[in-house]
Amino acid sequence: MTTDSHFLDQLNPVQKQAAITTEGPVMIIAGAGSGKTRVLTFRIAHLIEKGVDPFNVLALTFTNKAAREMKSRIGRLIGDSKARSLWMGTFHSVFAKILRFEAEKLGYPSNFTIYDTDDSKSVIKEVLKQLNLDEKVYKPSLVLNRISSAKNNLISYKQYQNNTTIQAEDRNSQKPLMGFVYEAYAKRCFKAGAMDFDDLLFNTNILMRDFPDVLIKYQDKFRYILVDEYQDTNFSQYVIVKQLAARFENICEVGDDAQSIYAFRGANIQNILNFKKDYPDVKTFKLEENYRSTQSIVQVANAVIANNKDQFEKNVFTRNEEGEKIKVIKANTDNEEGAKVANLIFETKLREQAFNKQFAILYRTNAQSRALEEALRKLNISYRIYGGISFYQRKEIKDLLAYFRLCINHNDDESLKRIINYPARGIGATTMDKLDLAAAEHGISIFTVCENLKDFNLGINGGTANKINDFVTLIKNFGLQLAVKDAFELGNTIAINSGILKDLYADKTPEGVSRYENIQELLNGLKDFVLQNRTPQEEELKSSIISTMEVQKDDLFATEPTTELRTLDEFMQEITLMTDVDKEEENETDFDKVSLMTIHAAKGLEFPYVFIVGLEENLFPSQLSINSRADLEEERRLFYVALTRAEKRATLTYATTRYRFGNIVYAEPSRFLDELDDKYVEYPEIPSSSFSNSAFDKLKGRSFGNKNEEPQFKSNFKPKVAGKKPLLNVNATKSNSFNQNMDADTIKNLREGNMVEHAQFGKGKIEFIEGEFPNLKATVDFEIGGKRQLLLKYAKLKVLPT
DNA sequence: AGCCCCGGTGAAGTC
DNA sequence: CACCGGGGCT
Repeated sequence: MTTDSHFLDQLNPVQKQAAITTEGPVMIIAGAGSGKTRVLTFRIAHLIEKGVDPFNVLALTFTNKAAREMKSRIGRLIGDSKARSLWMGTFHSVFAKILRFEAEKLGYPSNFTIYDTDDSKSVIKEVLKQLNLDEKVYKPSLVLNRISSAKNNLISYKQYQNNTTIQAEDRNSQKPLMGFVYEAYAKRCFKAGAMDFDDLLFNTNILMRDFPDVLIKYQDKFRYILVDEYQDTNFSQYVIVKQLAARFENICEVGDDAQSIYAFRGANIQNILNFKKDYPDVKTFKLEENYRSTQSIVQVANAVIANNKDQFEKNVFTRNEEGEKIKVIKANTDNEEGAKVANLIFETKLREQAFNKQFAILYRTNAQSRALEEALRKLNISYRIYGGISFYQRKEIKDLLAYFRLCINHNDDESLKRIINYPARGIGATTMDKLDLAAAEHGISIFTVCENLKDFNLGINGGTANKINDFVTLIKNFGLQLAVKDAFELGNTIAINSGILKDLYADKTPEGVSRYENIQELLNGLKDFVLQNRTPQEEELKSSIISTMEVQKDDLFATEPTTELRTLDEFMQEITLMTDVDKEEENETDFDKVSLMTIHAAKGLEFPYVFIVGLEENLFPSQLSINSRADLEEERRLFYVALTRAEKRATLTYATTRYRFGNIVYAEPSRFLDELDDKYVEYPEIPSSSFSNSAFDKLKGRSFGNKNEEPQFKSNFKPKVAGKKPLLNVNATKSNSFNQNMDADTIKNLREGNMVEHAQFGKGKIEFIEGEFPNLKATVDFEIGGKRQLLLKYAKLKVLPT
C-alpha cells in the first residue's frame, strides 16, 4: 500500500464514516472481529493526512503492545516519522510520562518511583504493624483492593474517612479502621516519593483539578483524543478524558459493551452511557459485521451473550462461510483434558498443515496451565505462556531493579528494605527495626535516617553503623553516575559493585545458574535499550519544559536534552508499566509456538484454532461470581470474548474431576455449555493417548483431509443446570488414576509384565519388581521416559488392563 | 545472623 | 500442591 492510495476505500461504508468523522464527539460500538483496529488506524492516518499535527493526537490503548502495533500500521500508511510522533499508549504509561514533568507541582519528585502490587502490599503490612492491626482481619490484598477502588473513584483518604456509607461498610466488615490504613498508606507512599498504579490516574486528576493552567496546556495539546476499549475504563480514567477533551470535544471512544471484562477492577460500562449524556450531539457508529470468524462461531457467541440482560442492542453477523461446528469435549481429569487438547493440536498440525502459532489455549485461571504444559511437552509441541510470573517478577530481577530504583530515588523505602542486606552485609532485622521506627517517627525515609545516623540515638553499635555508612556511600555513588553513564554501563556497574553478580555466580545449583542468566538477560535488555532512540514524545516533553520554564538544577536537566545518552532512570520508566503481553518475543529464535494464556490476556487477539478449557461450574464461571447476576454476566462476557477469538475452529473442553488445593474435586460442566446454540455444536470423542489408538495410527496410511477419518461423534454430553452440587472433596485412596499414589492392594497385586501409565513418562511395561512391601521397587520401560526404577509407594502409576 | 523445617493457609482476572 | 511466616537450631 502506498501513501497516496485511497486507503479509506478499503473500509465498508459504516467503517468509513466512523473513520472520517473526525470533528466532534464520536462513539464507535465495535462488535468482536468487526475491524475496529483497522478503523482506528485509518482514522488516525486520515487525521494526519488532513494536516493534523501528530503531536496533537492522543490515542489511549489497552496495552502498550496494541499501541506499538497500531503505530507501525499507521506508519505504513502515512510514514514512520509522523506515526512515531503520535501520543499513544496505555492510560498508565501516558500519564506517568506526563506526571514526570509535573510531579513537583504535587510535591512529588520528578523521578518518583512506581510501586507495583508487591510493593503496595508490603507497605500495607508495615502500616498494619504500625497501627497494631491484625493481618488476618485486614488482609493486605483486600485492603489494597479497597484503597484501589477508592482511588479509582477519586475518593481521597479524607473523603473516605468522612463518607458515612463507606464507614458503615467498613464497620460491617469488621474493618472500621480501614480509612486510617488508607491514610497511613497514602502518606507512606508520598514520603517515599512513590506512586502506585492507581495514583498515576488519581494524581493526574488532582493535577488537572488544582492546576488549571496545566489542564489548559494539555487540552490545547491533545486536540484529538481516541480511547480504545472504552468499556474497560474506570471512573478516574473517564474523568481524565472528559477534562482533556473539554475544550475541543474531538473525542472518539471505541468499545464493545459485550467485551467488558474488567469490572472487577473498577471498569464501568456506565461510562459508555455517560458518554451520551456528556456529549448529547455524539455521533454513533455501530460496526456489526464480523470479518474474523465463521458463521458457526459468530452464531454460538451471539446465542451465549443473548443471555445477558445488560447490553446494547447490536446485531453481529458475518458473511463468512458456515464453517465447522463448535466442538465440546469431555475429559475425566484435568490431565486427560490436557492430553486431549495436545493430541488434537498434534493431529490438526499433521492433517491440516497447521503451525503451532495458529493455536491458542485459553483458560480462566493461570493455575490451569500446568496440566496443559505437561501434555504439550509430552508431544514435543512448543508453546509459550503469557502471564503468570513475568520476567520482572523474578526475585533476582526484582533485587537488581531495587538497586536501580533506590539509586534513582533514595527515598524508595521498599527497595531499600529489599536490598540493604542483600547480598548479606551484616545489617539484620534488629537494626532494620530501629531504622524503620526512627523513619516512621520523624516522617522521613529510611535512607535519610541512614545518612544521618548519628543524629538519631538508635543504639546501633559502631560496627553496624560503619556497614550502614558503606551502604549509603555505595548507593549515593551509583546515584551520581545516573547522569554520566548510560543505562547499560551503570546497570553493569551496579550488578557488579552491589555484589549481586558475585553472589549468584557462586550458586552452582541449576536455579542459581538460571538466576545468573536472568541477570545477564536483563543486562542485555539494557544494552538494547541504550541502542534505541528516544521517542519523539520524550524529546518533546524535555524540550517543551526547557522552553517554558527556567532551567532548574535537578536531574532532569543535568544532561543536555539533545544528548543521545539513554539513562537508567529512563529505562526504569519504560519497563515499570510493561506487562507480559507487551514484551516482545525478542530473543526467541523459535516463533512458532502455541499460545497459552488467560482469557483476559487474550483480549484483542485472534487465532485460527482456539481451545477454551476448564468449562466447569465454579471454575468458569468462577465460584466467586455465581451469586451475583452482574458478576455472572461478566463471566459470560468473558466467555464471549474467548469464543470470538477463534477464526476457524473453537473447541471447548471440560473435565469431570480436577486437582484443586492438592486434592481431587468433582466438577460439573459449565452452565455456559447449555447456552450454546445446539445447531452449531458437536461432541466428538477424543483419545487421550497419542501413542496407541490415536493420532499416529489414525494418520498412518490415510490420506489427509478425508472426511471419513473424522473420529465418530457421539453426544455424550448431558448438561444439567438444576441442583448444581457444591465442590466435593474426594477421598482418593482407592481410585486409580495418575497423579495419586497407589493404594497398598494395587501395589501388592502388581506383577512383572503389567502395563502401567505415568503422567509424565506415558505408558510402560513393568519389567522387574524387587524388594519387599512396602518398599517394593519396579523397573518400568516407558514409551517416553525409557527405563526407570520407581519406588512403588511413591510412584503415581495408573494400572492399565492387560 | 542465617538456615531449615514445620504447619497453616490459600488460587480470578491486571495496569 | 505451593507458598509464606514463625520458631527453633547452628
